[in-house]
Amino acid sequence: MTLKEGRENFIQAWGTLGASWGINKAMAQIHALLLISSKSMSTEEIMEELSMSRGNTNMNVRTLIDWGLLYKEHKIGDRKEYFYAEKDIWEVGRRIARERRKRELEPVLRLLTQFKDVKSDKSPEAEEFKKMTTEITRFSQKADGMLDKFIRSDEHWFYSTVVKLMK
Amino acid sequence: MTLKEGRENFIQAWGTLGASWGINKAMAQIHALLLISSKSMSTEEIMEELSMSRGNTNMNVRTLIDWGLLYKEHKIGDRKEYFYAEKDIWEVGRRIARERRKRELEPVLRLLTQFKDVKSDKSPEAEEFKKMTTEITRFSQKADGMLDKFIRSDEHWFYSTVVKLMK
DNA sequence: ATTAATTTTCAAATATTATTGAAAGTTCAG
DNA sequence: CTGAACTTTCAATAATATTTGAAAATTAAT
Repeated sequence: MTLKEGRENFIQAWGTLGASWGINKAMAQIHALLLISSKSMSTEEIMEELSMSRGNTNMNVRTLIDWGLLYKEHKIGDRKEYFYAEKDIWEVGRRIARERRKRELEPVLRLLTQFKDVKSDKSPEAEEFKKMTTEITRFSQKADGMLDKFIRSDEHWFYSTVVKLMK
Repeated sequence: MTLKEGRENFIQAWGTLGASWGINKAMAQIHALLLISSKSMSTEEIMEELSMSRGNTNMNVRTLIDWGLLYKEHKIGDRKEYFYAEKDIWEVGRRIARERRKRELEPVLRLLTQFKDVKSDKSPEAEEFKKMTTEITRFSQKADGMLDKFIRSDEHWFYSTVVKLMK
């Protein structure tokens, strides 16, 4: 496989995989492109490279910046904005984890607290409801705590922990 | 909040949240309904309860069975199939993790191995490509190992580990 | 201030994914 | 066997999400 093929495969595949990760294709492709780019790129260049519209490029670059996955750069004597990716893959992992936690876990926890004041009338359905919502709460809190730990961790912690766990 | 409201909120919200978890709304709602049901239910009853078509109900019940989240039951003197949910929430978590690993992590790992034989020509782009794909591989393998450990774990392991980690 | 370069917005168009419902297929009691 | 009960399939439809592109807004050099 040549470098050119490799780069194209990587960007294309990252786009597809991103979709199964709840990140849309355009966003994942822009991210992939900048991850493997050695220089920062302008909107124009990204549009060109990925055959993507200006609006789509702009919107997804903004989202990637919000997620902390891209940074802006201003070149002197040039009005255009340039973008480059966060290259520390552990940092990338943490930032994606943080966004997913926000989208996937926080709403569950918020939802579950509402059910604490549902009174059980001792019917099997009521008992089942109380039992299940309580257990899901317990589980979600543990998962949330673990994710939070990961989000706050550094690479060294992660490595040493994972190595220990996987024994 | 009454029991009835609680159940409806739970099913409705689980459907919405499921979507952000890569599980479609119908599938998540059927799962929610059976999680908080004290008895097994037929396709008819599920359709009725969730105002959902027969085809949709059937298809998603099958998928839930494939995932190991629902079981079949046959009642004597009744030709219909009845379904009930896996109620152990840790088991549910593990089974969802297993499916997500299959969909989200395995393809990444398969993809990344392809890039090992891309030759670097010492250009900055080639170096960046090699470096990034190598690091993503390392990260993904760690994440995969960790997920695998969780999938094979029991609740006790999970608890004691999480408690330790979160100190 | 003017204006050209650049970025952002957003309604319309496209593409993707989920759902329906009726027809086809299967199963099993009589 | 037969046919009624039940399950599965799948083409058509509906719902959702993404993408486009041109107009509006913003920015900064002169």
